[in-house]
Amino acid sequence: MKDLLSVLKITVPDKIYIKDPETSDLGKRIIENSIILINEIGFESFTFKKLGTKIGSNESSIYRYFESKHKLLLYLSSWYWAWLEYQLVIETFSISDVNEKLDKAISIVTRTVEEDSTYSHINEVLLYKIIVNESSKSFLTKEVDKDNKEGYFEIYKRLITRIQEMISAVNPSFNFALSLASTIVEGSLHQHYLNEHFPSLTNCKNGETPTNFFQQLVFNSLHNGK
Amino acid sequence: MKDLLSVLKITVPDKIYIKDPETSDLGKRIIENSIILINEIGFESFTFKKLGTKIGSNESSIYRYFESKHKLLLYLSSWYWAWLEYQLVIETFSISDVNEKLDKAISIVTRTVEEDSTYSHINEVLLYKIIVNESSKSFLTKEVDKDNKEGYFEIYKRLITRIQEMISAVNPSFNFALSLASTIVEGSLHQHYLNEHFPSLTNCKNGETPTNFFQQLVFNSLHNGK
DNA sequence: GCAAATATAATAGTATTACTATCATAAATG
DNA sequence: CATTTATGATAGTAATACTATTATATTTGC
Repeated sequence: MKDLLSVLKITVPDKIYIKDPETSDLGKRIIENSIILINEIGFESFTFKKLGTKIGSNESSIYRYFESKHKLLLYLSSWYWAWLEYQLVIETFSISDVNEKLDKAISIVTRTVEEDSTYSHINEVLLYKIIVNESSKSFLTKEVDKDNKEGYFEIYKRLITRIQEMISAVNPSFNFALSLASTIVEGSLHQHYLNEHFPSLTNCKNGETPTNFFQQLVFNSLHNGK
Repeated sequence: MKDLLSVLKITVPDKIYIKDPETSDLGKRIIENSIILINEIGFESFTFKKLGTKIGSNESSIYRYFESKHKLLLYLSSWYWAWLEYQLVIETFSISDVNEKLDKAISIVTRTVEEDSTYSHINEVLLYKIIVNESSKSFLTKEVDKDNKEGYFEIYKRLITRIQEMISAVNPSFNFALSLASTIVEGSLHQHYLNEHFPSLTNCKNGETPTNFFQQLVFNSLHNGK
């Protein structure tokens, strides 16, 4: 799987950037170090000026890649969801049993990212932390409908749809497959967040994980009366 | 219930504000109109200067009530959760059957706020919209652990705990009561958000509500095998 | 190998933000 | 009616989130 990723390229909607950061050394340094810097100081305090200083480049050069830090966050989010979708597809592809397939899917989308692939300039462990802490800010804005029309959330939506299809395959008469899929994805990020900052609000600690929680929740729900 | 609310006062942690906005006319206008303005332009674009203009007062006067707009958001969030907790307690108090009690609790915390009480300067319908669209920003910050230590999320945590207790009363051996409680509360906000901005990611539309979804999810989960 | 195109860097400038500080005035209270 | 307290007006600051312009490298196409 990892080998495959080093050959394939994660693709994000190209309207998100002005110039594709994958096409240059500076672009890659922008992505690599923005992930590090956002983790360090948080998205609110993050600026292109600070990033420029960190990578020994100029603010104005970064603006040639992304028109705003919001677009950069959209880029990072899309990249993460594309990376996750890739894993979902590869790891569930050959599973024919629908229950087993969904079980695996839940484990993929709810697991903590703890290993950096080292095949690219992107540190997935740090990126995952940004997704947990900051990704809601990519859509909780007044411009969300405009951004959505521009297609900036396509990959995320496709991921949710894939999970919904797997849910419906297990129980075609379950009438909340989409809501359940979106709850698994956002809910697991939230449980990871709670584990870190509000441990009194989650059972996902001491060996219990969001994966256990959502697998139990989903299968009890789908294999039950109504 | 409404009558009771007009006598009781919703209390938020007093370290959130510099001066209690409930104690003056200006304070009430700050709260009333901040809710309106944040809805209009979003929390990112909202400033004390704009609010001052709107209420015919001065930026510097508003700073005498709240040290930052973040504190104001914490105030509004706490107020909402206190208001919701109040309803939860009142409306479930006299229900002795644990299943019925939990069922009612879920319906209270997941329902859309559609009616303004008109008993105060706070428009609950608009405030609810802020909670759906902006409340995550009250904790998704680098200062969350500090804010948490200061007690700014006490009411929210108490609400989750109350729901957790009701879940455990239905099924004491269920090992994810806290995670389920936090998933119901945040998850229902998210489903309301999706309904408005990403209808392709939720089944909560055309008569189906987050209430139906979570009631089904919870009871299937609690009345099942494991 | 050189001209032209392209990418990056440097600098400056702007309106706005998120405040703090100071002083003046109005309203409430004892 | 004197004094405290609340509010308003004005000014100032460092930083933000950009845009614009010009200069200098670097790459590429012929």
